[in-house]
Amino acid sequence: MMKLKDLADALGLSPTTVSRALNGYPEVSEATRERVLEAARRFNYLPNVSARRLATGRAGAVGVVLQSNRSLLLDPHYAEFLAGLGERFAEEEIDIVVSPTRGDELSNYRRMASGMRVDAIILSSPLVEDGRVKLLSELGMPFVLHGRTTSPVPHAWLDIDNENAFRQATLYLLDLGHERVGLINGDPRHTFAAHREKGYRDALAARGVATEPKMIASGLMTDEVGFRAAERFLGERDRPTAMVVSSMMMALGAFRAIRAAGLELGRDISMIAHDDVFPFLNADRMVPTMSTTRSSIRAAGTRIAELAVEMLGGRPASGIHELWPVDLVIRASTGPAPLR
Amino acid sequence: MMKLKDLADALGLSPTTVSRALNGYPEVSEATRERVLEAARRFNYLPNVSARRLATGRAGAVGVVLQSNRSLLLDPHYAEFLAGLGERFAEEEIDIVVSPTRGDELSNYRRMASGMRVDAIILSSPLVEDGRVKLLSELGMPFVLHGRTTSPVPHAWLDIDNENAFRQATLYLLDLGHERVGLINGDPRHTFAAHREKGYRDALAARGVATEPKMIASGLMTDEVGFRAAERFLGERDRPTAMVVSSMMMALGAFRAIRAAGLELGRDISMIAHDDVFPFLNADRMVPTMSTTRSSIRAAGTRIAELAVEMLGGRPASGIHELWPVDLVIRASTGPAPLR
DNA sequence: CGGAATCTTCAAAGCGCTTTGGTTGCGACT
DNA sequence: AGTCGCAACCAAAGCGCTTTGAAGATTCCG
Repeated sequence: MMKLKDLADALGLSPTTVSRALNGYPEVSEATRERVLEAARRFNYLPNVSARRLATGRAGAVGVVLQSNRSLLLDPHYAEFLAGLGERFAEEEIDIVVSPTRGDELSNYRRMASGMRVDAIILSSPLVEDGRVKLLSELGMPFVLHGRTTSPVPHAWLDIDNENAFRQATLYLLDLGHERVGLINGDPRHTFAAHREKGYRDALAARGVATEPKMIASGLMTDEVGFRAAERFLGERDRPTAMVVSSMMMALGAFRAIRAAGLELGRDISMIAHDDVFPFLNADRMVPTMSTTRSSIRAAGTRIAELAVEMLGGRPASGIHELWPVDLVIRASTGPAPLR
Repeated sequence: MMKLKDLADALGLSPTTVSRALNGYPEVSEATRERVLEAARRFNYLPNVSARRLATGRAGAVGVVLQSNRSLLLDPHYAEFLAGLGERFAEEEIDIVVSPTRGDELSNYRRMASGMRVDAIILSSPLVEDGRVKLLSELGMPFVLHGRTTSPVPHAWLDIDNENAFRQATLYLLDLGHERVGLINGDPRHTFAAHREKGYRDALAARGVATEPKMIASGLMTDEVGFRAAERFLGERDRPTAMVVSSMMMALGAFRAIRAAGLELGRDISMIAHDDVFPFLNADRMVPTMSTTRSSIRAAGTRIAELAVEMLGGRPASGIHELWPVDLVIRASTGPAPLR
């Protein structure tokens, strides 16, 4: 395995110059730089990352914790988010280190923060009350939060406007004449779910409709939970004629329940689902096509990586707050309320 | 941030002794070791991983590549597999580095192999013809394959017996009297899918039933693909009365199609699905409960991590081959063929 | 033409750990 | 008393890179 010194020897240059040439420093002539780059390519030289990391004092990696209990983090949403992160971090030669855990995730964060294992951490799916922000602040570990949480500590975050998305979706349904609208949501301890519920409630209130607890269901964002929730809704005496749903997975389950009940989506019952934009699940190609509140979770990942890079470059975390608007895309799963 | 030398100074010992004490070498007295460990705890000392990696010449990490095109790799199957890996690697203080990519994944492998970025690589979802094995062998990078592929190069692998699993499942259905059995499979370029198809075909042949191309569907292992495949099957004039399905996701979609067609699973039509055992999708809790070929993908991950650790310890890859049997678990989604 | 200014290049000192090749001290053995 | 073996510890040399401080080599100007 070729090392910097070997390359320098082969070129008749000092390691210093070779290092600078490779890293794009200005104090090296263009001719020399070309020569060095060419030789590096020819000898297939690649710097030893451990050595570089030790010398620069940077880990060259960011961490994420995979909580296998909270299965939200193991699902396609998270995989897609990761892919987004990777897209940007790869350009920066930054590795993504995943630390899977069951149980006490805080110790995973502690471990990552220690020993210069990573330069920053990306937090996902925060709870309304989330101990991780406090912990990481105390540890002095830079981090970016995907979502929001109640914490007095200033910190970097990027979130989508879940509250407004669900307010708009619910208002849209109400304004189509639906009087009973159900909500199938994620676990309300998660901030995003709490925000969505708030948007939903606000919309009902704005149109003078009372919220009923039995019109709200929540759980893991899976097909199965969606199925059971919709099944329950449809079994009610005064069943809803429309529903807003927190994920496409749940929507698939709900759709199943709707067909099982012999109803037709978009005519007998309307549905708007939140679409995180998966490559393998396209709202436009469903039958009927699905009305959605849409926001690419992958794009959020890419942007969060960018923000992390900026933080490592010195941008203060306290100024990093992005709230992304969410599109309401009307397709064929929504229609006027059926006549009584 | 405290370093080894600081700790040594505080103890009045040399860095050598402290290092040996912490790493469990015998040439240090028990009394001293205790003192060192206690002090390390008290000062909250944790070794700098980059320095250790540089000194030992080991990366302290294994790599995986996330192929976002092949969406198989982004789905819950993979997340669950990763969780399994992490369980074992964490004990070994080995990080998992994920390298997401779209497009040319080979360059990702090359990059990981270079510059001592990782000590080993874990390969998943091999194709029947898979260039990665050859590449990694040439690069001299240790790797463990989850699955199998046709390659003359000796290499470490762990696989489940997909062929036998699907043979047994198909035979079971045939012996229940089903004369037309469909197969909803993953992409047959993947080895696991090819093996499953072979098992399926063998079973039909063993009972003297002809295989018909229109009884076989394949694609991404998603709900949607499962739905469409089943829908197509059920639209055939001589529709199947049973099917074997390559994943629980697909089974959910197929189930949807079955209900949509007004049929009852377990009575009008039978189904056996392959279950990789997800925490959030329990075959026992479905309605009706699902007959499955079952093998925990998470357990496979854990074992593969173990094998990787052994390889890093010197065990030759050529001797590492594990073929795991798969359980056939009969539940309520299978029943005798309906009368004509 | 001499010295300042500007480019280029380099030697050497780290980064924080592991590991080699010792040394020291002490009881045991002859 | 002299040698040996062993336990316990240490100094110093790396690991492969970056970076500081300086020194040649060129160019530029009066």
